[in-house]
Amino acid sequence: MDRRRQRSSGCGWGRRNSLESRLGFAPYTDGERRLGWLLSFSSSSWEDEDTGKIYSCVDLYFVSQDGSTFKVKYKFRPYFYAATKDKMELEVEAYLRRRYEGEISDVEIIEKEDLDLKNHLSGLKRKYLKLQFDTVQQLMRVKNDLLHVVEKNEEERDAAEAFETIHGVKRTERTQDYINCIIDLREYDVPYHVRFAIDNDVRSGLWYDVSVSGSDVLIQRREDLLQRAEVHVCAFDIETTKLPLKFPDAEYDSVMMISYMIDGQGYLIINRECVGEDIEDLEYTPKPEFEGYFRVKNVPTELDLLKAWFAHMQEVKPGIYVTYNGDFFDWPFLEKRAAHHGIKMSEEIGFQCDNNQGECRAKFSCHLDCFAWVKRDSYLPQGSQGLKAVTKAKLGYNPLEVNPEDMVRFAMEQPQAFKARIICPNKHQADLEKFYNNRLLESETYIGGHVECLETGVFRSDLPTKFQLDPSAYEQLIGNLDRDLQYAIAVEGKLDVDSVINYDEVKDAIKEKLVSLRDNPIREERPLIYHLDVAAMYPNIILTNRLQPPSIVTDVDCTACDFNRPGKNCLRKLEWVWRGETYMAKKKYILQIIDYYHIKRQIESELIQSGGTTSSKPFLDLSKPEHLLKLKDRLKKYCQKAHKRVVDKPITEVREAGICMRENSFYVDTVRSFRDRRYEYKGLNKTWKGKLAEAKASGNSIKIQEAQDMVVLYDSLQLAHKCILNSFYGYVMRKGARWYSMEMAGVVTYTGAKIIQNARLLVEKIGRPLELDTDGIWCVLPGSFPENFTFKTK
DNA sequence: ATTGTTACCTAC
DNA sequence: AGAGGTAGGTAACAAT
Repeated sequence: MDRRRQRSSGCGWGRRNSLESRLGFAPYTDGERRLGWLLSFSSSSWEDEDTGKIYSCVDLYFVSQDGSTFKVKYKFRPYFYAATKDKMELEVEAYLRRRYEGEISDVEIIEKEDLDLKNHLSGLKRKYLKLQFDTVQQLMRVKNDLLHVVEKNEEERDAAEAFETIHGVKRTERTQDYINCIIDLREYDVPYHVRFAIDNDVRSGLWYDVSVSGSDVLIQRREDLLQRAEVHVCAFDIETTKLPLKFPDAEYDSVMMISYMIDGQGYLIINRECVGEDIEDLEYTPKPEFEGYFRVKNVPTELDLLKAWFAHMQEVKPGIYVTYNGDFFDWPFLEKRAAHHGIKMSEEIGFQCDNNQGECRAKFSCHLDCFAWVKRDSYLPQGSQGLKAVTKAKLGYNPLEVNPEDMVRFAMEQPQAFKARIICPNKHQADLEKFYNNRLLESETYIGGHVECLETGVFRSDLPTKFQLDPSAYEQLIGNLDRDLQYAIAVEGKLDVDSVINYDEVKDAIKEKLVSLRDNPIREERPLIYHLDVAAMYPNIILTNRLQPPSIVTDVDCTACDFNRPGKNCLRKLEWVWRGETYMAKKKYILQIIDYYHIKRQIESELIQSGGTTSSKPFLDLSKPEHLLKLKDRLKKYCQKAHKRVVDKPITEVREAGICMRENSFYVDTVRSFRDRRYEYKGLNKTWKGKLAEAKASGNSIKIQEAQDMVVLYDSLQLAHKCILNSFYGYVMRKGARWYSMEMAGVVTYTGAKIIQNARLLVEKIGRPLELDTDGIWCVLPGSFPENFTFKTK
């Protein structure tokens, strides 16, 4: 809800403020403490009336308990960090203050835990300069300037190092300028409003006590209030005209009708230019729980329709707008049609389409495009993401749909790390010029999930199936029976083993079946079809092995560490499988002329055409990533010609990763808390399912509705946590991840592959595995395998 | 006729 | 600017 970036303020100021006031967000500048539910926030600016100076701030949009709304401007200085050469902090600070006089408002020297620092486990901290600014624009200017400086300094250090390697002596250093002492920038790319939210621990959708005195704003979280504020929610959908077999085009098509529902009351505005006659109020109640009474308004033209809708929105002031694919269709269409009639939608209701982002947003109101949710979190297959299929799957009714071709005729859309005081690494950048066996790597990755198809055919629980069982495996099951039953009771059932009164009875019944299977291993009978799966496999692998990107260490890290002593047990070595594909061309040929470097030198002397055919510029003027892109293009052509093939067959290689067991565990701690919270939500979901059953039995419709809502809420929360939980694994290989590690991802999947293959070894002996995929096995077990038993307790 | 590449979609 | 990952199937098409 708060995903928006800085918007340059400037000219639209007064107009926007009056619009905000008109839509209920009058600034709250003084007076009694207020209670507010934070609807949204975005970056903004304010002007000091005495000095005329502009400062960046965050506008916070609140909803009161009575439904009224207000806004406060929270002053917060944007900042980022800079690292200097050792012990040069003070000099560099003074230098920066001079160099950026009037741009930097303040510099502080602070200590942060830097996991990249060698031997940081000994307690070593790194000093950073915290550069603070009055405005985001100033931050951006200084950041861009310093990024170039850091890049240049790095190149010079590399060159000096190379000189030392070749000549064996240090190059006589030029007199050091303080500017050369700046070696790294950190956290400069954290968006301003995100920085504000992290640092002040503020989130949308929570209640706060808000007090304003003078220019200070104090906001305090009210953890006792859980229910959300009464925000008006407007769900809307437009119908438009269209040409036969064409998609509606806002250039010439028009809005035929707009239907919307505000807090359960339906409305429909009809454009009589397209609809043959006046439409009367109507009811659309597809299911009793989705009651819909629609008030219909018939207006003569499209302009009247738009005016009527905007006026209604200004009156109701919805805090949340809901659409299905509105980012792509409804909002842009409305905006264009309004513009066609000389109306700016942004000035009416604050919403503006950002074609770059493909999103439509307002500063003080949220837009939920349900299609985005359906695409990512609905678990519906791609072919069932249309509104009709989604309605059926998620809401449980079949909407009546009019063929679009008929429509017009018929009538005419973690902050844990911050608390750990750890300096964030910069975003990972792929090394584009990496070699393997003297060949340029086209791509490299790791072996992921393990899949095996073991049997084909039709397996049904009513088709007799042949089994050749392994008696020793059944003997093993019999031997472990006590252990396994006690685990089921104590760990899984959370019950006291002594409280079970029929333990021996159950045990004997199971044993009898197992013995019979052991003694008659070759048999034909109806099967039990099972999908056995490892619960939350990847997160649990991460947890049991304390896997996290900063824990992946090499000998170099260990050598520098104080804990590196003989007999140490803080290093765990785990295997993974690397896979890479290289271009066919060799880095260097000893006897032949054409090779990678040859092509590189060749292309470096050329002019590259850019944009049109007329303009061209020297290759060396392009950026580094562009260089490699062009170079790879050329290499492809060369390989195709010379080797009849661009890339060689993939190469795999078992590698070993060192995992430090002492590293600050902030990442695995976060995974654990997400896993445990998911268990909590799963438990609450189960509890409420029980309450729902009770309510249904009692027939109390209010209690049924309440329980139904809570079941949906906790199921949504557990599913959301599942999605996030899996992302802790996926994140480490994501482009631009701050905590990136191919080794870690590889270790996770390889460890998982071993687990599932081990499980298969057992299944092969007690039944027949059919298919194996990553964390689960489809199998058939003999029908006489002991299946359901009930322990009775005191 | 065979092989390689890309697009698309699903399972996990 | 921001974008979870790999495994593996089919279809269509281009290149050899």
